[in-house]
Amino acid sequence: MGKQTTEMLKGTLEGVVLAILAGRPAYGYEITAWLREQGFSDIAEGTVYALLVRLEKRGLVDVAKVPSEKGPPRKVYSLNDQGREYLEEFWTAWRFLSERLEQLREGGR
Amino acid sequence: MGKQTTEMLKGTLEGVVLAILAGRPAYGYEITAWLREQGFSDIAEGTVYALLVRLEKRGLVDVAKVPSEKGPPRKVYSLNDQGREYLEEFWTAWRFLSERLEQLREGGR
DNA sequence: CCCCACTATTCAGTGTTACTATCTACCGGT
DNA sequence: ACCGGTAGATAGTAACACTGAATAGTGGGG
Repeated sequence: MGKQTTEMLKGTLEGVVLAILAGRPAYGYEITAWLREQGFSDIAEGTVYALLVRLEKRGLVDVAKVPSEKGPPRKVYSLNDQGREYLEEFWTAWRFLSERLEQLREGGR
Repeated sequence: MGKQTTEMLKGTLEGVVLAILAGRPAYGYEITAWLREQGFSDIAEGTVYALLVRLEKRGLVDVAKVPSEKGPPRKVYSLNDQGREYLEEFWTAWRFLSERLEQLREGGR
């Protein structure tokens, strides 16, 4: 996927996952699979799990252990109020950065 | 400026600086000042210098030492061909990420 | 029955990046 | 002589995504 994308994901992948969870609860494996479908081809297996653990530690998500028909139990994450608030801040920061970059792309030629 | 923006800058600040240099040659102090005007309020003094050194090491920019009337000589950086190529890749990666996030923002409600 | 494939999570170690804090250096004005 | 503004360098720290491997449960094929 390229080093550029990898570095860009720092800080944004977190927002991406929060945005997914804002739509519906999900578990790690599911999120990873979905990201890959969306074109984040090289998202490493372990990356999403580590991210989810961080989110949980910061109290932005709630967790429920759900037994699965295939394989070990799933840890289903859902966004709580604090997480929703944090997601709003993320969108604000994203909009800011996005606007500056858009300006630069236009002005640069 | 908030932790979110700080983390987002990892990977994008490099592109921002390259985009600036695509418009005109510039030196570190100038770039830092410009970024602050644009609202990147908390860009640390040393950050841009470290970034420019990295860009130089990777051969994406050319450097010219120019004496200044006030203070020590300036190191004026300009984008070379390799840098322009790298900037294009940056825009591609940015567009990709930007589209995914836009989708998520709309679909998320 | 055993191995394999698929599902699902965890973890130690690494590299990159931006921030903090501090230091050097040059000039002009008071 | 001192200080504020200009200009750059650097050592140490924290955060984050990746690598690679391990663990664990289920079901199907040989």
